[in-house]
Amino acid sequence: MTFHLYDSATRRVTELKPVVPGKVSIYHCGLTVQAAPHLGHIRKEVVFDVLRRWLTHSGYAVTVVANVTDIDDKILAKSAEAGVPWFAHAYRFERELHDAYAALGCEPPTYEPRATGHIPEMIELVEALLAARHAYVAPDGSGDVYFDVRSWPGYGSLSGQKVDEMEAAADADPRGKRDPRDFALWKGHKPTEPSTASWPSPWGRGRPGWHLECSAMAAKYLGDEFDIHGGGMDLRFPHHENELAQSTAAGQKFARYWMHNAWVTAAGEKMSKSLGNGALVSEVTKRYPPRAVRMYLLAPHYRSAIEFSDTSLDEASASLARIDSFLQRAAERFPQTPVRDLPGTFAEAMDDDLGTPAAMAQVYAGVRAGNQALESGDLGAAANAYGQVKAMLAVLGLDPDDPVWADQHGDQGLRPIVDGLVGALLGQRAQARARKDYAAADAIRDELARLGLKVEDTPAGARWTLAKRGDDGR
RNA sequence: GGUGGAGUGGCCGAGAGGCGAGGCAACGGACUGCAAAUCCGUGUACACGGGUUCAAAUCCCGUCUCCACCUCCA
Repeated sequence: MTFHLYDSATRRVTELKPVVPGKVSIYHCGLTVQAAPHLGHIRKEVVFDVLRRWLTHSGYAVTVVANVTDIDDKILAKSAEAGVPWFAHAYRFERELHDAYAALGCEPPTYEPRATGHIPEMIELVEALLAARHAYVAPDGSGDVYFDVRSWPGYGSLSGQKVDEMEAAADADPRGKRDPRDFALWKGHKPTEPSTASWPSPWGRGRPGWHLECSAMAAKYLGDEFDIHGGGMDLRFPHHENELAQSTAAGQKFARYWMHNAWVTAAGEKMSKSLGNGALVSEVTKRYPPRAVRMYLLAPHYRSAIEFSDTSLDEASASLARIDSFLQRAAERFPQTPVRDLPGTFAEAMDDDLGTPAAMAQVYAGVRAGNQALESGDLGAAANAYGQVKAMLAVLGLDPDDPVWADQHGDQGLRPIVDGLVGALLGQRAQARARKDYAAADAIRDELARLGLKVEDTPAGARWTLAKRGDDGR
């Protein structure tokens, strides 16, 4: 089976047929770096990280572009509020975004272009649209340039809407628009905005409109036609509709497939900056191990909304603990990880529109089989299960040995020291147990538990682990 | 007004005409000094009302509730 994906343009699960055989090009809209990323933002990164991992595993050479929108209305407004230059504001949150990627085990995109670094490309695109008569310079002297929605018959095709049935923004300022649904390609500079936030253009100083940025950058890095365009569900309209209109009206073929992930909700409502109900990645990862957060984001299908709650995070942590407990038992038995192929059922699940829930079920099946084999002493079967589980976790970015998690244990050097100290205590406990002084033995175990260490007795002796929730020593 | 999505067992969450995905929790059993971990076992769920069918959570009709987009939003 080959990879199939739900294309939100045709609303059907279709087979991926890349423009260039063997290669897959993906563009997904990055963030407007106006505030710290919350779980909703990072869900998209995690989803596309898994997509990239899966396609790479499937043998494709994958190129991923995710832009950074570092100039827009909100950035200007918020930076003015904070009393810092807009670019300082943008850089600050771009850095936070990168921290969030890293924290959740996402590999960085192949290219991560900033909007402000591609002004010439954007101007060229506007000129092409003006020449094709799909855009016009506002007659009000503002220096704005608008896309003429009515000049492009395909407008609305992506989101299945008709121009005449759309609700025209009632309270919006029509400015120099011919139709209220026309959108800005270029925004003329306003005297109230800092002069550094404008660039020279044939229509006077100004800055690019949001939609234009993505069209220009996608074409620059991926060409006139590429494979998958992704983003959050809420970007479908107007952002992606507008991108599609601009690029195709300028003569490009643009994206073959559109993939949109659903949002993270809080108390049933979409998490968003404007509602102020966002759980920041930086905060959640202080309270829960980042792998558990990633697990929580991958357990449901990417097109389903997921509810944020401590209960959900607790459950994800508990599920992960089950997997990790197997990995630890297996690692004690097999110092070298056996290399095994992925189970066919896992590959089928992933090929079916990135079916991570069914894929996870295969991980658990592997864990159960492995535990059974370890119980019964069937080392061949145990090695198989162990190798397969490791391979599956690698694709999902959940393998604890994945290099992406490596820099999250800055205290790794302390490990042998702690191990020695705890080992000494466990030695005392073993002696107490040997002379059946269980009160003394339990006192040692309780004391370690109080410090956040869990002690388990195995046939090979006692072993200790960090208690699962939150405190992983970071 | 237009467009799209959702309502599943105690909780989370898949599936999309016929064998009860999976996880968490709970209960019983095995193992353990006691635990923990692990294994084994235990559930007759699909918003409501009709209909189609040998068979419906899944298809059709109607109803209710919720969410999203049409303004910046992953």
